[in-house]
Amino acid sequence: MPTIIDIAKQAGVSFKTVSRVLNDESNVRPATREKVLEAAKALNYRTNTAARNLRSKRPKLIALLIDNPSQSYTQSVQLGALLGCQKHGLYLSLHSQSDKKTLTSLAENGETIGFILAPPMSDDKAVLRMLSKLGKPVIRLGTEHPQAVGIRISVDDKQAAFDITEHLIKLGHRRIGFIKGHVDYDAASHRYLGYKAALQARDIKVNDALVVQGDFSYASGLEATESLLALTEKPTAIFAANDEMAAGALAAAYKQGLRVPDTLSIAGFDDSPIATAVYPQLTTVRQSLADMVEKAVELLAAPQSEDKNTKIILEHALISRDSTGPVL
Amino acid sequence: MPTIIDIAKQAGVSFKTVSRVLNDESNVRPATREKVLEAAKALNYRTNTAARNLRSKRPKLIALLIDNPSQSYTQSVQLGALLGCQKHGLYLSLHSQSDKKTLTSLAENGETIGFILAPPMSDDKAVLRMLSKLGKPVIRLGTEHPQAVGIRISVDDKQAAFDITEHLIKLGHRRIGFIKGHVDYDAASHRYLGYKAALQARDIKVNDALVVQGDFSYASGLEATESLLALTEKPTAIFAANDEMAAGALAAAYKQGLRVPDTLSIAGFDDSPIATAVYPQLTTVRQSLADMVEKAVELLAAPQSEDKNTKIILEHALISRDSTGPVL
DNA sequence: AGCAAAAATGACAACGTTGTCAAATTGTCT
DNA sequence: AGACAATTTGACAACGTTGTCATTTTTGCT
Repeated sequence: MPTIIDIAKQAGVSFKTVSRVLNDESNVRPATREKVLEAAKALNYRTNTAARNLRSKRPKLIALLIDNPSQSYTQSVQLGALLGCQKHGLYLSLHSQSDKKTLTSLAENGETIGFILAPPMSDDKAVLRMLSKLGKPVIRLGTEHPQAVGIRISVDDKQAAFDITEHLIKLGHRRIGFIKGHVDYDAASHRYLGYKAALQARDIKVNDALVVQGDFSYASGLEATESLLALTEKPTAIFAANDEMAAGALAAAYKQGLRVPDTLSIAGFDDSPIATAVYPQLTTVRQSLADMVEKAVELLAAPQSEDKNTKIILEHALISRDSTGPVL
Repeated sequence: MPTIIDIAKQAGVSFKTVSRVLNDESNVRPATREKVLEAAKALNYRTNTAARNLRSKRPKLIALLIDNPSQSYTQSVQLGALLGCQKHGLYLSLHSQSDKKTLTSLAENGETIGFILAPPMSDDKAVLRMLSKLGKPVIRLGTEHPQAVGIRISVDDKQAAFDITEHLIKLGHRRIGFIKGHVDYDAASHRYLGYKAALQARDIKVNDALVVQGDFSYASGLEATESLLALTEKPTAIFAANDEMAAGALAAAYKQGLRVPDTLSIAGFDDSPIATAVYPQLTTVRQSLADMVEKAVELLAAPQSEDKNTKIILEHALISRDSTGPVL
């Protein structure tokens, strides 16, 4: 394994200068920086995080705030956070409580770099108000709603919902039910907007009777679907704003003896573990919370530049599985 | 944060001796060891893993072999492994392929401490045979079946299945269906044994018609339940050998318009995320794969003693939720 | 008791990085 | 061109631990 000393030799500078370049410190001439980066690349240098952590007094702790540990996405968020921390040699502290005392002590503890908020905390006004006073960087996951503090990282929920609705339309569906997500989630309303936009783009009238309020839980998906299937003009497809509700929809369909996707197509959102645990496996949109949180850790790990309130949009992907099919 | 130097002062020895004690090296007099440990405890000493990793040439990599990334327990296994590695300052490498080339290069790479096998790889004869030749420690999760290599870590599957069956019997159930797990899993047969034992303990005849083969998937649980509900003498309760099959059973029950737990009780096994994502939430047995894998990492992190082929049994817990109730 | 061998302990370097501060170089102004 | 400030670079210590090897203490034996 090459060290900064090896790079220094190769680049013809002192190893301290190499350190400066690698840490993006100021006061390095562009030409020198260039030389060093080149040498580092040539030698395939990887920072020795043990040595760095030993010597540096920089804080090493990231606080992940996640308040709904029962939702299935939380595990992948934790996994992504941990993976990111391992990569950057940082430590993770997990919190489901977000009272003032906890947050303040976390912020005042010199070890803490910053906070990452998983939905729905990403839009929790009370939490955000507290954090804004604490002065540490905040990253909000899965929301696009601007607030006083925080960098937002999300997919384009509206576009993703548009894509999946369009997928259903292309399969020939015209009566497409929609199960809305929990009102507290900013993303939920964007998904609804995307659903509406896709219908309108194909000149299909948005029928309010086909839109039911859910709350992102399996139970609410089941109930919502029951009410949709009680209509005289039943939908031929249902798009649930997350996978758990889609799983609930699946159960409701079975309860009525409907075959999926033969008589009813069902689509979800998230590509959470439940999407593949269920039969038939769900057509859904992959939004990788794990990727978002890894990105968030990366941002906190790097010396923060001036992006105090920016927005980062990650890619999403339509995952077509077996729960959707053409209208018969 | 106290260092080994602080401990040394307090204990009146050199800091090198402290290092020796903390690393369980030989050639330390019991009296000295005692003094040092006492001082360490008094000062609440925690090893600085950065310093340790920097200096020591010990390998730091643990290979986790996990071949079924779609099953819902895999995420918690990964999470537990990562958490354990973070605690001990180790690195994790994840593998779903287990061909000879991969394993050999992993073992010959001086960085690798050892291997952890998640089920069903824990009993994969081909993999075990390869690993036995490579000489690195192996830990097998979720199995009790002795093989040529490997420390086993599991819960007492038979006892756990006994407990949950007994729970159903106490609720008044006499016709209890059982959905068997995948034949490749050693734990599956133990669970079946526990089910039978509980019935026999209460003098209930084991009725083979009530036992259906599944394969741990949602789909197999659904099908198995359909066949059970087609019997003239329907069961009043169904015990599925894992939560995913129990979720499938739930769907099958809904399909027939049965209310859970009013007309049919359903129990699972694992307490995986799906157990609480589903409605009603599943009565199940908590076997924490995450705990097992953490324990496994701990074993690999500590200087291996002579326990080349031992068995470690962790606690399980009956989690009573809403999917089981008294016979009406 | 005296001696050699074995066991226990200690002194000190080393790991690869960042922090501190001094030295060298460059830029700016008269 | 010279003086002075600002910028860039470098020398070296330090972080907390383990590795190596020398030194001291204990043990076992005659």
